[in-house]
Amino acid sequence: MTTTGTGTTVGIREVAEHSGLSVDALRWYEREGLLPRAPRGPDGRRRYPERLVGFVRLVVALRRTGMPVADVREFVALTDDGAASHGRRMALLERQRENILRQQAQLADDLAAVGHKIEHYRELIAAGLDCEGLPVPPDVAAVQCLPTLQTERTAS
Amino acid sequence: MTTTGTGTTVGIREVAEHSGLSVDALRWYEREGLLPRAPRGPDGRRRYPERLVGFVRLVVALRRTGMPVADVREFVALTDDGAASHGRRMALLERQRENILRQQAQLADDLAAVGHKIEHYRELIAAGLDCEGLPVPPDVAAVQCLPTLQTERTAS
DNA sequence: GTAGGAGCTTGAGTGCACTCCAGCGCAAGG
DNA sequence: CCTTGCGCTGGAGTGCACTCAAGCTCCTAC
Repeated sequence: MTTTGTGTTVGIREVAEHSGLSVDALRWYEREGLLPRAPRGPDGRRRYPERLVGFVRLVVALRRTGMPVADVREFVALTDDGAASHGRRMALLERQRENILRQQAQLADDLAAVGHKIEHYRELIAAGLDCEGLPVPPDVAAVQCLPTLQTERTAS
Repeated sequence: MTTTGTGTTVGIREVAEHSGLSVDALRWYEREGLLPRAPRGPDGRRRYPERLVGFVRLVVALRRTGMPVADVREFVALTDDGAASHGRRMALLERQRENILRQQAQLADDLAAVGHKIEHYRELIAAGLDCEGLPVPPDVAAVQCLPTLQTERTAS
């Protein structure tokens, strides 16, 4: 992090660490228009002002929630139009917000499905039954809870 | 759907429709060991018994929540060991459950980030300001809320 | 002054998870 | 008998989103 005349800026490495993107990915995002061109220092290196770092965070949130690269590109392109595109940018974000809500619902469903299955196994083990409802022989039951048996299947 | 001697079975198409996977994907899953081999009818076609359809649903939930193909394969391989692997299967599912919980937290964060940005735009528009806090000229403001301006940039 | 380290650009390569296709079989309908 | 439709297998192809590599420039520190 460096503070010079125009304000506080950070280098690409720091942005990478804070955003969860790799350095390569950050450069690739910029090339592909998923991020505006970062201003360069006198040595030609990217210096990210705070504004841009915040923007990176937003873009990461959008990508992580499944917005396709093309849509992010569109969103970024709109920032070139300044205030005139605020409405359209907001619309894009609102669409994505709907997506996220859908994902949340889906995730909750999937969590429930997995949870039920876990519960199912727990009951079977507790009751000493196999999947067909037949009793499990004691030697098998003894082995039932051992983790990671190293998938070594009767090595000679 | 067909009901014959051993119970109710469905064809691959129906399974695809109910699971959200494509027919091709279902076949690919089976080939790759993400699903147990489906029993075939007398004509050599896959007939999915109810048990298997339920299993497909579980696998879809696992994949959709980001479990890598390799882990699903492992999970499916464990089913070959019958009741003896119940504990290990449960452990895999529990690990995935933790993942899902993390994703839910992440998703909530991302939703908040997007939501805040939307709110930010809403405020700017309402106040008639641009991103720098300067007032927006009326001609720009008039255009601010038009959706999808067809990205036609001063076509001659 | 030179060795090391970070970053730059451009372009090629990679991994995952399917998707598509050719060439075939089978069964029903006309 | 022939077509239509669905499904089968094995293998090749695809799309997305990076990731990696080569060859370069800077700066810093010894």
